Amino acid sequence: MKKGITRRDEDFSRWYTDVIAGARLADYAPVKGCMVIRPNGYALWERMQSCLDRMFKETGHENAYFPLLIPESFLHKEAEHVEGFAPECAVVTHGGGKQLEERLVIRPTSETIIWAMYKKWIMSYRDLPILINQWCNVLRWELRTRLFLRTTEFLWQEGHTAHASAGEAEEETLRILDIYRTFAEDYSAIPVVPGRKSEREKFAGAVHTYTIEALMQDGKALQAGTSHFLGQNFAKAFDVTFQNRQGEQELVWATSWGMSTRMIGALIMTHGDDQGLILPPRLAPTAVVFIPIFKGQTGHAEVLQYVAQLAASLGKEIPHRVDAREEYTPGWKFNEWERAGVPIRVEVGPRDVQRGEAVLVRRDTGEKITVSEEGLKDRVAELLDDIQRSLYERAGRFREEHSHVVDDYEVFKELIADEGGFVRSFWCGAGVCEDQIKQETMATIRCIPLEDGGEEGRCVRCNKKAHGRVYFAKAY
RNA sequence: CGGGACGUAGCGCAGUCUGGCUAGCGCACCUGAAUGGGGUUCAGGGGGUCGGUGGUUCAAAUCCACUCGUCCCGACCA
Repeated sequence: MKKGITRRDEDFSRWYTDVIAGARLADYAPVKGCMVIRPNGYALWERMQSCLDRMFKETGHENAYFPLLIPESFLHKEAEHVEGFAPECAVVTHGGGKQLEERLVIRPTSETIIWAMYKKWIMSYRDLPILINQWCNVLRWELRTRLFLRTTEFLWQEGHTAHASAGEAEEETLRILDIYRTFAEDYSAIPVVPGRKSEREKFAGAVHTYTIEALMQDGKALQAGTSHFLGQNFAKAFDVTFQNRQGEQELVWATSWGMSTRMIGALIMTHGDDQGLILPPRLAPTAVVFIPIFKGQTGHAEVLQYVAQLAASLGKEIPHRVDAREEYTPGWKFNEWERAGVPIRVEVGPRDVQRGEAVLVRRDTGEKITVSEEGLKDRVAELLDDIQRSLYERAGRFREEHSHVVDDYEVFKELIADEGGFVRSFWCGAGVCEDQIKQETMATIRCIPLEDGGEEGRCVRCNKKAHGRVYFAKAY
């Protein structure tokens, strides 16, 4: 009966790519590691964009656009940054048929070019803060790629802010982290752990990095968004100073933060089931699809007209569409829209026309609900809320069931090796321990949670004194 | 970049070991008809430089060499 999508318990990786193909979100491009984001995938990205964009603007940020090409020398100005990014940069060596005098890097991220510009724009404390975001593509030459999760080129937003004090910049970093958390939990219905990255895992060039970490259905963690406190690193590298109220020159404080199309991967792996994609209603480009059902030619027009009437009654706030294609049978369409993750399907046949009803079907549970024409809009709105909430709760339960508090290293190793998930253990804070744990178990520190409970204990590996538990997991 | 697998129609594969008729199957696609509340059925049809190059041979999808590419598993990463 079911074809096309590999079951999750059979092969999770294949399931993931099958879901993407089945929902027509993306396809492989001719260049290795690159993908084409197809209309269904792009519509989803646009929903994410508009939602995040609104939140950025509500907190005072403005959009701008910086160029794709960066002089190679810029990248070399910040030591840690270049070390982190140089290996994965694509470099343009020729233009106009000639070798370039200075090679140009295709941006892997835009800190360097942005700070080169900020130097020109910042003179005094009156020029601060600068709160700029840009929506763009970036390129990172990854060895191992996967659709949405890690592609050579990807779309994202990157925010870059400049501040007069460390405190203000730090505050900004956390404000954005909270926007990411809100976006993940309230819109994407993905529960996340907000926290700080370890020294080893932080962004190259940051003083420290905050992250939101989600748990996927295969027990692996996914970093879903990061917000960096850059200190004065880039101000130093690009010599960006401002005159303060006292007339003294000071280095500017910086933040940067980003969320990418990887979030689509997170959505797929958090909510999807063996039938395919499941979209949270608040992000679904189409929240409701109407499928007219015909019985021969008689009553054809009546069904169509009734469906149009029902669809119109939903109004503009609920994105919906009518699939009146004649060439496909209802069952075929049910399946197609299911794979595409549309939260609610409305089946409308001659029987419903007669009774003044419609049949609603929830994507998340498959439950069928008969409603009257008058009650449709309210019921749909209510159902969408309910689906949104129940997806979040379901994901939350999964995370709880796959999170373990562990103090014994043998248990730690077994858990990571067998069922995966989050393992919450004490860690002494030493990079050596972190590295060894990674080598021995493949697990990394996903984050040091913002809410650590203040517990005192002993490092799960070296037994030295440790403060607060951290989250370990195998990760994407 | 290391280990493994694989390139035959849009997709998934058989055929390759043991060279030999017109290169085949499923899905998808096209035409027609009947269907239509969970992937509808029947009939007919189109589509291939067998990844590429070179070699062996009367004869190559099949054997040999080289080459390009993809996927999976590891080290690196949003």
